[in-house]
Amino acid sequence: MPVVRPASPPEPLDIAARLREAITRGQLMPNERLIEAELAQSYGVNRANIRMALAMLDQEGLVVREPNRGARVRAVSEAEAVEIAETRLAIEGLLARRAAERATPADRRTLRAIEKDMRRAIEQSDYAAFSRTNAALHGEIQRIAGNETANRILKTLKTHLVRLQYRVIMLPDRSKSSLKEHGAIVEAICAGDADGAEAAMRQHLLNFRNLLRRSIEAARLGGF
Amino acid sequence: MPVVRPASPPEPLDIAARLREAITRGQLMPNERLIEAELAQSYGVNRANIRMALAMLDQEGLVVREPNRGARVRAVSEAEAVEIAETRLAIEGLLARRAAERATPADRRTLRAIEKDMRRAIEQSDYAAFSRTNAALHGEIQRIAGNETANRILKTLKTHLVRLQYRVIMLPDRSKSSLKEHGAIVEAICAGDADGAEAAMRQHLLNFRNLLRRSIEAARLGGF
DNA sequence: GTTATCAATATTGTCAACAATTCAGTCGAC
DNA sequence: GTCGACTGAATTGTTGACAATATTGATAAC
Repeated sequence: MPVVRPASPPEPLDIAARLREAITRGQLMPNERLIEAELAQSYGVNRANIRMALAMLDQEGLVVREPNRGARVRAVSEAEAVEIAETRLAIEGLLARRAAERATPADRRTLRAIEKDMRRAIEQSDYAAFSRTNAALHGEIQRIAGNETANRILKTLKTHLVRLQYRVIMLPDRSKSSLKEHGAIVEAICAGDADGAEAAMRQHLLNFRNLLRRSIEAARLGGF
Repeated sequence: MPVVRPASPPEPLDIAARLREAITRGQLMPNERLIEAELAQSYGVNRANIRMALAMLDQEGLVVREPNRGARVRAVSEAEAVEIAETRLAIEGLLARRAAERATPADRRTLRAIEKDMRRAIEQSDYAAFSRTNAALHGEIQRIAGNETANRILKTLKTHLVRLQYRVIMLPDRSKSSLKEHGAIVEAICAGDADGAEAAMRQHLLNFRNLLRRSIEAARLGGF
């Protein structure tokens, strides 16, 4: 018998994760009904599995379930999006602080390297690379901070934001000021300046929140 | 047909909530196995319900489930308890800030009234009342801040902490310094001082975290 | 035309039986 | 005695059938 399990079966693969991805990707739209039998068939699993997955996503806040009336993709209101962005700000501020306190020399080198990649991506107007390096930088800070609890929460918050984020990223010149903000964060963390790191991260995410708010305004006025 | 539903049936009553309470109350101990059939019987529901509830609590982080090996009550390590306390600090800091920005005159009166009750409880050494007013104060700040997202997260964080909290509360003279800290928070919020409110809340919860850490140390040295 | 009533359908909730897996202990070989 | 294979029990995972509830559409009454 093999010591290593036979390459985790592709079938069940955690249905909740697959549904989560479908929702964040927009394949399942807000308020769309999630019919157990349908999902069971299209994912090739039993209804009981779908049921459990929906219960988990409900707990996570991605879907809402009403007794005897089934589940829908939860629509995040505009006000709620701002709430989420603010909560994220608070948590990532903490993580930046901790990262500044804990970063090793190797960690600092990594951060600087990512920042460099980010600068190159922007110079070349490579938005995909920018997005990637952006995620890498925040991820590295999370890793350095080493607060698993906060990381888990942050992950679900980001999941909720993804559906709206594209608006902000696409704003002109956002990436350039974003680079400056990221630079300040990296600088403070590498200098071991906890207060500065938290402040810089807050400023960065505060800008994000304000842009989000404004783009929501714009969309509303634009008759979206 | 009645417009109001016929007084929600006491039977299902959301099994997840009942399990959650049993865990926080310590009726279900850390690492204890949660056997579906047993739970189904003792709660008088079907195994499918238990299964869904366990999936939700898993998502919430209160239990861990391993494939084919069932679920157990998740044991929070000491390091993790400190992590949780820090994350809580970050979020409640945000809430205090928001509360300072949003509090109406009526809100301020309410906060001051709760603080007064708290002072009386301490003067009379009524620990139960102190605990109650303590929860009321934090709850009122949450309500005023009006960030549902953060509130939800905070609630689950507190759920995790409850199992350890008693150690800190029982420390001598903790309630007196706690009263001072709460006073500073209320003062800042009522003055509309956002920075001050956040700082005061942080200081309060930082003290809590440090006491938690110390009591954990003590327990370990004491051969617990 | 609008509303109320009812049947038909779609969907969720419940349940029990069965299959698959893990776990505990026994037995035998060495 | 120790290790390993084996058997039986305990437990989780899966499945299908059925009951309960909600939704839809049609029909009738006004």
